[in-house]
Amino acid sequence: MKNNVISGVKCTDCPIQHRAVCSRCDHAELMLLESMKKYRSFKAGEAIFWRGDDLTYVASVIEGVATLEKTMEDGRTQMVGLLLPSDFIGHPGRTRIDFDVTAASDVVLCCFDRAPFDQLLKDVPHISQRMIELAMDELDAARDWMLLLGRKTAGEKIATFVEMVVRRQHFDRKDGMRPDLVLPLSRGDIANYLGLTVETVSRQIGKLKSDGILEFIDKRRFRVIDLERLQQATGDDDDGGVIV
Amino acid sequence: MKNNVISGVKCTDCPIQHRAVCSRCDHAELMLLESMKKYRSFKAGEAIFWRGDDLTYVASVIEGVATLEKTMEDGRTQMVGLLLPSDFIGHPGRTRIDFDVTAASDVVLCCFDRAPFDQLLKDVPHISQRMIELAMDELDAARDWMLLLGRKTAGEKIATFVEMVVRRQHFDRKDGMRPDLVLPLSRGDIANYLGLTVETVSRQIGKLKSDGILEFIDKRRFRVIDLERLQQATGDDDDGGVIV
DNA sequence: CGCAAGGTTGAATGATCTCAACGTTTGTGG
DNA sequence: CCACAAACGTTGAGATCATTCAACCTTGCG
Repeated sequence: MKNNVISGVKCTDCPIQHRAVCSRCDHAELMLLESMKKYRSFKAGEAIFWRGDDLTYVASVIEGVATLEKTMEDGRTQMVGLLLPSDFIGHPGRTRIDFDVTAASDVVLCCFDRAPFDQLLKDVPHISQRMIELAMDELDAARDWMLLLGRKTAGEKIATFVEMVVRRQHFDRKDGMRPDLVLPLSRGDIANYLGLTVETVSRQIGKLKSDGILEFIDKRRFRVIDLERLQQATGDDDDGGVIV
Repeated sequence: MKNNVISGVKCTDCPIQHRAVCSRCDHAELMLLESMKKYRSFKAGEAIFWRGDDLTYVASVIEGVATLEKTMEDGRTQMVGLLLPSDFIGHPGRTRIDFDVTAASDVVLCCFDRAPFDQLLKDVPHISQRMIELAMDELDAARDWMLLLGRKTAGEKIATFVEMVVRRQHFDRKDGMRPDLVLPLSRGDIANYLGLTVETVSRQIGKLKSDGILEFIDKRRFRVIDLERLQQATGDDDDGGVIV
């Protein structure tokens, strides 16, 4: 059954409560949201929205990874957004979008019909405030991404991507453990993310391996052997000002 | 006198009233803004904010062109924002930014101190609503820009940039006249915008000239000879669905 | 088993960059 | 008003990095 729709899930149990668009809401507001929301599930590879579709709903990512992709007439594509749990899908005040939204892994979304959600943005300051913050965060990410696309070498792009994966997966763990990490995207999707070809992605990942910076269990699962050299390879000035 | 500060300007005479962050405001709200705002002027080339600076105020561009630029340790730079009149400078909810803001031409800003402005975002829904729209517009622009940086050829990048200049300047005229157009940026800034070098920009502009698509009066002023071929050269599917 | 999809590797090509020289415009002070 | 410097822009030749095209390997699945 495709696009399984579920309603009645409790907001108080929600794993993304503290970061999503609803994170500033009080109990009464959460009750309201709870009555409006519907969960939808997508299998890896399924389309969530097609470019030009009517945006009938907006959503928060609960679980999984979704991508935003732009396509040119001749088929060239560029990923322009990578949505992880707590990220927001949709475009308040607009009914269409100009990119495809796809489930890169199995995905669960918390959805709101668009028109009522636009009304919420007007009526509930806690939601519009948080919406502004989320939009600003995404703008910041987009700007880092532009620097990467415009000025970084293939090697720096790959290192930047891997370092981001390391940071986000490490961040999510509270137990201090360092389990094997997982690339959330296929080689093709990584190429798409970084403005490269699959072949170049493959070669550059190979280089991180042969340089002794990463170690791979299989195509997706890996460990970081030398975090410092990985960070150096990104070309960023990460630890600017950090005194150890 | 640098950073000339003026206050007491009337909002009702404001040329960007209908597009800026205040565009939804009613009369009473505009009166409030009028009492809070200060105009600041910057000469071409002057810094508006340095990366890492305390963001003491936010602002709308009244006149001129400002750029946002990211810089890497080794000096590589990438423009990540181009602000024209009515665009917003600042980062609600954050006190620092990670890029330089520079006046690319002489610029006039309508400024609000940051803390009181953050309060306005909480208290005045007309402002927070418009802020969301502006942020979403900028996200859309950022995504088009990512496609350009990641996948377009040098020739397509230049054509896309010129076509945007044509569209925005034409859009501003109501009299239907087609005066000479002006590149709002130097070759260096264009290179920075497009993720290219100055040399490549120069060669590709030369190509548009020798292909008979553009005609130059001087380095900055030009006319479009063949708009259709210019649009084709962008690689975009602009006129998708337009039936003439 | 055999095929399809995803991933790797190699060799050749080509677009863009780099470096260097030269031309042009702008603004400044004599 | 001219001379000059500095900033900006153009052009050429060669180097380089990523792409392209092609072959091959690996994995998962009917």
